[in-house]
Amino acid sequence: MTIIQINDIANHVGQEVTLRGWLYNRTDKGKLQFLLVRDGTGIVQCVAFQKELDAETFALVTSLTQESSLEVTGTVRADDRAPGYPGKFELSIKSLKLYQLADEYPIQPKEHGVEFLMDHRHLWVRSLRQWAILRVRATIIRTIRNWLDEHGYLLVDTPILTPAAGENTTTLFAIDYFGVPAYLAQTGQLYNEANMASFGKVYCFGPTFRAEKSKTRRHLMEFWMVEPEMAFFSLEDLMAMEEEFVSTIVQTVLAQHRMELEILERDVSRLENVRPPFPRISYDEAVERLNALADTVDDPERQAELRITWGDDFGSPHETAIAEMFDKPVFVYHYPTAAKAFYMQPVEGRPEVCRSVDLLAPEGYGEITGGSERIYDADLLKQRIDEIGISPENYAWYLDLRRYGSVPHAGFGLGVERTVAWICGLPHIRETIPYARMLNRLYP
RNA sequence: UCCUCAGUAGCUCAACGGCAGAGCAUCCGGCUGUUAACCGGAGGGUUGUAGGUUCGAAUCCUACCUGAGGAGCCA
Repeated sequence: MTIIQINDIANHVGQEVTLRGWLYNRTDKGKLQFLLVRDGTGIVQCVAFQKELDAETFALVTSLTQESSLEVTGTVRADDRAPGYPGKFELSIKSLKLYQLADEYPIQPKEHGVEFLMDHRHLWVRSLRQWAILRVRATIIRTIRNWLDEHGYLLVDTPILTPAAGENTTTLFAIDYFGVPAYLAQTGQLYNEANMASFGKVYCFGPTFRAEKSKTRRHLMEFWMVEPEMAFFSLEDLMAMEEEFVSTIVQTVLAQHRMELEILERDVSRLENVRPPFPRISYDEAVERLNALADTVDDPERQAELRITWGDDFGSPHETAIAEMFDKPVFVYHYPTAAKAFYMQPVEGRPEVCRSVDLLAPEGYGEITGGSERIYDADLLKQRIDEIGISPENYAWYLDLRRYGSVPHAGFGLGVERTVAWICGLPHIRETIPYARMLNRLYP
């Protein structure tokens, strides 16, 4: 008995093999039964003819319910009519072993509502589209780690349980740490800066938590973020690195997941030209472009959406409008200092803007990275902490970093789920993570 | 938190002031190439909750609950 995986079926034509998996769907044609069997690596059609099987086996085949777990043995043959992934191969059933006859399965191969599917997420992950998305997600994560590891970045983990370290505790999940208030990390960046001074180029990669009451297609309460932090990096170095990094992620998915992108009906032509260099515009220029665009719009509502006064941070409509001006991800740099985090380095001679850069994905997928040069002068950092009114005692260790061999440095964070949504062309971020944690959802 | 929309069979929806309906799923029967198969039959309902208007409410009104889309905030 040769047990094979469906993604390897092309190498077994003419052989008798065994597949183990689950029944994805069954088409009952009377004396002819078509079983779509999935095993995690693909989906293959298995065919049962009544006259080729003993009565008991054929009766078992006709009794199979959707998602029943089974082991099927038969001969592999090529047939262009055979559906499945990779498809065009099928198995002529000789024998069948049933592990468990599934109860009536709630998810049918047809349209369902969002709430129903999310309530059944533990089963929904078996569905074809979800299978494709989560496989792409795994490759995106693997590529992130591989690229960084191969380019001299060291993985240095940062804590998830953190003391009162955030600028704004209302966006943090508070927990009880043996009677002391603690918070789930919303970034590893401050620790990254400490680690950077030990290893030069570091990154952390893990889940982060934001208690923002955001209810949009781009937000999760728990999401995965990779945050590289590099010593002696300027903003220009950062952008050059980011465009290589992001391009590699996109091109690797294109090279390895044509099948999945086809399942997702992704227009890959929008991804193929994601290669360096990416366009770069300043915040000043972005504001000008947005207002110029607003001038050309007749609809007053749309015009108000686009209109922006210098100093305001971009809203979703602004980000989307800017991204639509380019066919690649676009860097927007030198944001107003007041709109950004306290640790960002002011531009020399123009302190009202800072050395920050966001990368906006095309097609309305929004900000996928955000980063900056960090302030490395101790006095300036202390001054900024005082200005925004956070307690300096919580940042004593962070200020220490500016006292012992401080260097110019820069870093950014990339949101994994937004990247998955963009590359897969998904309308909503909830499908990009196995078990989404959202404003009103903690189950399953 | 705000704005808009929605909640009817297990699922997806129709009925929009006058008998609660269809497709899929389930069960029974038929069919040797189906691609969410098809054909015939059967079972399946406290119309989100509470109140109100009316001879009569799934339908109109009020409040609440739940969800979706958008805004703000962000990755």
